[in-house]
Amino acid sequence: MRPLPGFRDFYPEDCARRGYLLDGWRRVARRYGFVEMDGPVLESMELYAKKNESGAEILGQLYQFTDRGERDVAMRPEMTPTLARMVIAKERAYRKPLKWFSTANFFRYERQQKGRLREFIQFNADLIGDGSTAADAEAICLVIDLLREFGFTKDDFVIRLSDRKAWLDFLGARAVADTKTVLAIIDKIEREPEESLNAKLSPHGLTVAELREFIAAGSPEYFAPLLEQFEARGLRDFVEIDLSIVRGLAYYTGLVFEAFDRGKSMRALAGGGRYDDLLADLSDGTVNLPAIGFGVGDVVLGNLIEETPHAFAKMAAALAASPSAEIYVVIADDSRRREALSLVQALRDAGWRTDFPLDSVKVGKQFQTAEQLGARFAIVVGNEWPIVKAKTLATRAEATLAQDALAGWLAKNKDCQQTDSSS
RNA sequence: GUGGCCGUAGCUCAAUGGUAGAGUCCCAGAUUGUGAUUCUGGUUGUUGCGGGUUCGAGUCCCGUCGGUCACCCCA
Repeated sequence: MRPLPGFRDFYPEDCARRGYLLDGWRRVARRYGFVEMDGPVLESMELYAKKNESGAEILGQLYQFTDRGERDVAMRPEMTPTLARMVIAKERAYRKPLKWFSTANFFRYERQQKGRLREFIQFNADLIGDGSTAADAEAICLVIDLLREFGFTKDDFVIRLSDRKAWLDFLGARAVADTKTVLAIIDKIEREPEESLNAKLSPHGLTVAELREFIAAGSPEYFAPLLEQFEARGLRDFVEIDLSIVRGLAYYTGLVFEAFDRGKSMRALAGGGRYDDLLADLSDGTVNLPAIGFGVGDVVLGNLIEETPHAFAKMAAALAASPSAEIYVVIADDSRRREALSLVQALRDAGWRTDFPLDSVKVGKQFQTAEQLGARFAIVVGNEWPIVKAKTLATRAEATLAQDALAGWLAKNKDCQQTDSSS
């Protein structure tokens, strides 16, 4: 009995890691003034079919079926269509710009490999109703801080910036008609051999050399105002201009960007861009709002954390700081179990994560359990009741005190530096 | 959807075509109120599944399922 291919079980330790990512994402997004939203996991097929041009590739990856009411439905493969539907329906109820984020699971029927599964979690953020460079910078800086939150530095990742407008102007000056096809070719410029690229480009009157030259030049005039915003925030070192990025989705209209690990050993950590026409297209012109958005996937980010020692250490420390029990009540004399239970309840009422043996167990075993649970304190309840012993497990320091003095003792000791018991 | 590599205990892995093992983990115990180390004992396998070759298959062949990597595409 295994989960389906590309799907994951989340055992407690996996849930803890997932929680670490989700908590970090939420914390940073709220720091930027974004508010959380969500939509249904199951949507009408119509929603994806409507994006006929832009979503054509993704149609082949849908988990699609007919429900018991004969409706043609699909599991969501991304958030943008749902977001667009929701914005179009209630746009007037919200002050602009909308700064919305979500952490949701998505489904794509495709063959799995490193960094790609059939069910994955993605953080999404969209800034809707503001077409300015300031909005672009806000979105990209959010990406940077989302990654910095997990301990990554400018030496670990980089955001590559590009702009489809720069390309469209370039192609326009050369009277290229089929810009969509050419952008798709540019997207592959680093992956395909030069020969086959030239063969594809020649019908459009272009050569790889020309394109490479344009990429190398970098069109600084398109990016100067944006880069100024990064300078002002002290985040300039996190971004690079790279016109070879155009991204696959057809609905992007201007700025596009992707985040990569510096080793460039993995697929993109995050990606997004400006889609100023999508809402108008989907609403037949009734809602016309510029927008910029991006997604960060949990799988690639998780891989990079695993492979980056300082990020991994940061996660391990965060997880260790949240043990399943902070206090373990050791019942040394089972005839005092009743008193121990009252103490356990009092500790729990006070907010402490508290655990204790459900059965009569040897004291040594109880201490071992306490340590394995990651508890900071053990409280020994025995025949001296109402006198108890309070012990800090990491230092093995023990105090003997009346049980009603325990709250004070815990308050005093909880802020003490915790020594690393693993060494 | 196409192709390469891989599939043995919960985990990491052994086993010239000849009786399936080790470590680890987990459980119990080692003078009945203190954690480590150590020691003892114990559980777990239709060798992914199904065929074939052979006196005999974990091992060789075919198929299938699963994993992994690449293509494609993207998070």
